[in-house]
Amino acid sequence: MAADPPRDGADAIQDAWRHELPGVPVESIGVITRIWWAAKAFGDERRRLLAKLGVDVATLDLLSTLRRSGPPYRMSPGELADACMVTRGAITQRVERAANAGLVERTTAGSGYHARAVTLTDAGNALLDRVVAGLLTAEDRLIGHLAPERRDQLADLLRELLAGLDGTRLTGQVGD
Amino acid sequence: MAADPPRDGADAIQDAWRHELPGVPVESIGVITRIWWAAKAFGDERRRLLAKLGVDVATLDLLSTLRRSGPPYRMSPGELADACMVTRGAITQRVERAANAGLVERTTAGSGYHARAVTLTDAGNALLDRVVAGLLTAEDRLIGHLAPERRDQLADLLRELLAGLDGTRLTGQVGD
DNA sequence: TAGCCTGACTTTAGGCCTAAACTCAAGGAG
DNA sequence: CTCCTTGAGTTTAGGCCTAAAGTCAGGCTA
Repeated sequence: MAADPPRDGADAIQDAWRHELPGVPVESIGVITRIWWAAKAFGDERRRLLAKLGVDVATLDLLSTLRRSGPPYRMSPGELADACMVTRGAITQRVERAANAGLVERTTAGSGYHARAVTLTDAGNALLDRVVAGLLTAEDRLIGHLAPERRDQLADLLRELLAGLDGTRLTGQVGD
Repeated sequence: MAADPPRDGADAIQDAWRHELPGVPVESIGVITRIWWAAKAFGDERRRLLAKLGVDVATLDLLSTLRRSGPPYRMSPGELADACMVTRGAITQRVERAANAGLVERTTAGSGYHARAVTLTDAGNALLDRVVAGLLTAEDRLIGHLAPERRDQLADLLRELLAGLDGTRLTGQVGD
């Protein structure tokens, strides 16, 4: 029905390796390289937009995660690490920066050396209100050229991809 | 026809923001967040695999790009920056590291302060031969749970997404 | 041919991350 | 009650990147 789509850089890379390494499966390039490129494009765009607004992507990720957890907007560093998918060490550093900026508070809940909870402050919440709507609007425009139906197809396929990936990743972590 | 797919974390995030920020378009989350997660999963996996083989992702990207350019495996720093989609400064650093490891050579072609060309050495080529096949095989396994037909659909949608993104990004860069 | 201009590369400062070592606190074994 | 193990958080070393400032070489103008 639809004509063949015009070839792009990923097709060229796939062909190049198919030629250089006969017998090696190169089909994953069509998916993985394109996902990588798209993630980079979205990430670069988000970084530029947020830089203008005076936030960085990592801090916004931290604040958003707290906000989405609902009142009282409080999580432990470990929960944050899982939700943000970065190491605990990275969370320590993110919290340090955000706390210096007054966007979160650490509570050492009890006997006190390690933080037990990180709480969003009013300033943190205000920053989210100021920034998130604009960000989502900009990103909506960024993928606006995809027809809604195509967007849904893409979202469904990505959901399926990620669902399968989880299992693979866990196996890899355990067994390797 | 198909049953509704099971909901995942991205669906939850989308609902949370739809509730917190009524009127703001949240549909992009279904695409962008999932792409981000997938890219992170693939990237982490690739980093772990390559670490075992004694290379880093950035160096492999540099060497692969040179290799794919075909004999004599030589490109200028500017061409490399475009192809690898990183800044020129990053290329300078990548080349520095790779040159120290004997994987590439800089040629200052003529009067000599700036490098004019970066050439893959035999050692660089050998490293690629040693590593790339294994990497592609591992990544093929990583997305192996997607039926070939679904994989093709996904690749096509991503190609369409990227084709549209290019234009948007350029506009943004120029006008802003 | 002297001087500038522009484009291309490099350097520097700073940000964020991972991995691994380190520090505690709490709970169980003896 | 003491030791030890374990889990959670922090620190440190090192890697890679961007953005912006710095450095050249060659071409253009007069």
